[in-house]
Amino acid sequence: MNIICAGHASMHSLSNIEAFVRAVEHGDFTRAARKLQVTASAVSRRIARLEDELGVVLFQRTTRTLRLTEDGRAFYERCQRILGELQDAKESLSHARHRPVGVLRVDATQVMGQLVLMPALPRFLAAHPGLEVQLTLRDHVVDPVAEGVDVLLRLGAMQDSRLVARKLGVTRLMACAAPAYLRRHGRPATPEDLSRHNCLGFLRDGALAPWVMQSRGTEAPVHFEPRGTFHTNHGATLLDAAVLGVGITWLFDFMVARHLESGALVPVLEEHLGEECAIHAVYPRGKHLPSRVRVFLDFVVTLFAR
Amino acid sequence: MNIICAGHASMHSLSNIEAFVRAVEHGDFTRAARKLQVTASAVSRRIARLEDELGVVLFQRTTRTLRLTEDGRAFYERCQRILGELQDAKESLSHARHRPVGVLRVDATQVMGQLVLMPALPRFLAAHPGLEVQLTLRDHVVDPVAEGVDVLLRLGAMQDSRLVARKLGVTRLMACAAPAYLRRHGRPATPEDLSRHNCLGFLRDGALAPWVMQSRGTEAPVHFEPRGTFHTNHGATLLDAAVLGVGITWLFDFMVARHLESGALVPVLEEHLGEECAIHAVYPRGKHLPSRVRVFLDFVVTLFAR
DNA sequence: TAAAAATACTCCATAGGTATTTTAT
DNA sequence: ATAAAATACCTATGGAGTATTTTTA
Repeated sequence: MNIICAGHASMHSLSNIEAFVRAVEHGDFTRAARKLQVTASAVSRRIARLEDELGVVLFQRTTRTLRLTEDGRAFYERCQRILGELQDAKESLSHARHRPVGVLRVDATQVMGQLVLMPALPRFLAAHPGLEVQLTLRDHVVDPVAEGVDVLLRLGAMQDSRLVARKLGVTRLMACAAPAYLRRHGRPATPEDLSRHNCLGFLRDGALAPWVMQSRGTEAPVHFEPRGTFHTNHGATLLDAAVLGVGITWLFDFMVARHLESGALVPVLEEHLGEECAIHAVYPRGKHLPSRVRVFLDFVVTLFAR
Repeated sequence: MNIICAGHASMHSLSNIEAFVRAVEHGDFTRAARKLQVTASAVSRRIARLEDELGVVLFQRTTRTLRLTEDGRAFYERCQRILGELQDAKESLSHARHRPVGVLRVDATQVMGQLVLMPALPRFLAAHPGLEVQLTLRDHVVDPVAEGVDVLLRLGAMQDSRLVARKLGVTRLMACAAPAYLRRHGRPATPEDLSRHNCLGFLRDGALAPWVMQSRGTEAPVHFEPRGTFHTNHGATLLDAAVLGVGITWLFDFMVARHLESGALVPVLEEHLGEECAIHAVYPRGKHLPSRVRVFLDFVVTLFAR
């Protein structure tokens, strides 16, 4: 029992339009048919079909002459453009079809590089045997055009008209600690309780970065200055310290995700997260995205999804 | 015995592209399928077909998630535009679909109106029972916008950005005479011979218009001042004089075409025609051509074809 | 009369549906 | 366990070819 195709008048065959355009260009159906590698009768019927699909006469025709009607003229001009654009769309893909080879230069923040990218990289390398990846991990601003870097992975926005910033996902800072630490010191219930805990801070430019904690409600964020026995400018090391039970840390969710899953860390003050922050892949704007960049973007987008 | 479809990679189904675009928009095949009034399996296969038509993977997909690849992103953006344009193209035609009704105002030169348009007009009127034609015949420049005229028929160029000039064909001036006249007076063999003939001139602004005769070769045109016993500013009357055997005339080919065919006139000095001159239909530029104008253009284009 | 478009008729490839399997959450 | 995509299988439709008719230049 077939569902009857409901009548939303979608145009189902480009071949009709193609036949029409060729017929206009050649001035007769027979030559258009030759061009299209079909018989003249096929062209005749394609155009007839198109005409009653559109409810309009496209050609004034006798068996010997073919003349566009005004409707035909109007439609032809649009169709010509449309077919051209389709052609372009296809061709731009065909450029991208060949396997990527050569050197791909990636620059990521240290935590993204070490904790997210590197663990998954073998899969990427295995999928693209022709590629060689040069990965640099730096936390400061980098100009990919000037340095010849293909892709940056960065947090937050980036304004540069020469660059494309593709958003890969969002992350937020969150407080967590090892279960062992919490067993020993108890679980803070409010941000204020943190002042009685060993809070491990991140050193940005030599200064302790405050924890800007947004409560789930609409209240203003709390600025908390972490006080504790260990601070570092190295994210992965801060994470290690947390896992070892040294204290409570304030880290990006993607850094702790696997430890939350394994139970090595547990969230603390889950109602007080940091502000949402976008993760971007940044690459030089260009007419054609190089294959190596294209496949890398497809890969990296999976790393931060969800 | 079927002709094997040669591999010119033409994209044969819009429905595939449609499915792809809907899938992108809804984020899953099932809802896209609902939108398109087909089953999910159809959408799945349309996209699969599209992918191997293009030789490219458009989605990274599992059974539960759908993610555009870079190729998919690029293709989607173009397809969206293209489908939109197709939609527009169809809609612009549907505006034009209804039967023309009301008053059509046409202004033509006297000879075109009397000798070409009027004889064919009954056919046009019969084909469009809802139309009423108001035909004015004037030879001077007319502003159709200011006067509310729908279409002008004029010879020669016309520069006005508010107007569209659609070329209907070309004409040239030619010398001809009635066979009876030539039997009595002989046949001129060169332009110079004309000075010994009764040459009927056209009075333009009270002055006799010269015959600018271009020989088929590359020689410069001959300017001949007609001398004779009858002159008029009225083309049809000049034609009548020629048919009655009064003398040799210099007239547009469309004026004499039927008389040449019937033998009432014969060409003279066929190697020395006037300059080619375009015949235009001129109408106000507008986003949508009114139906009455559209059908009139379709009609009038047949009058001057060939 | 010749050449081009339309059409009658037949056939097959394709696209779609249904039912089922696979797979990821 | 559930829901979504893929797939196997079947069917029907539509589009293509061939042959023929019609029409006009």
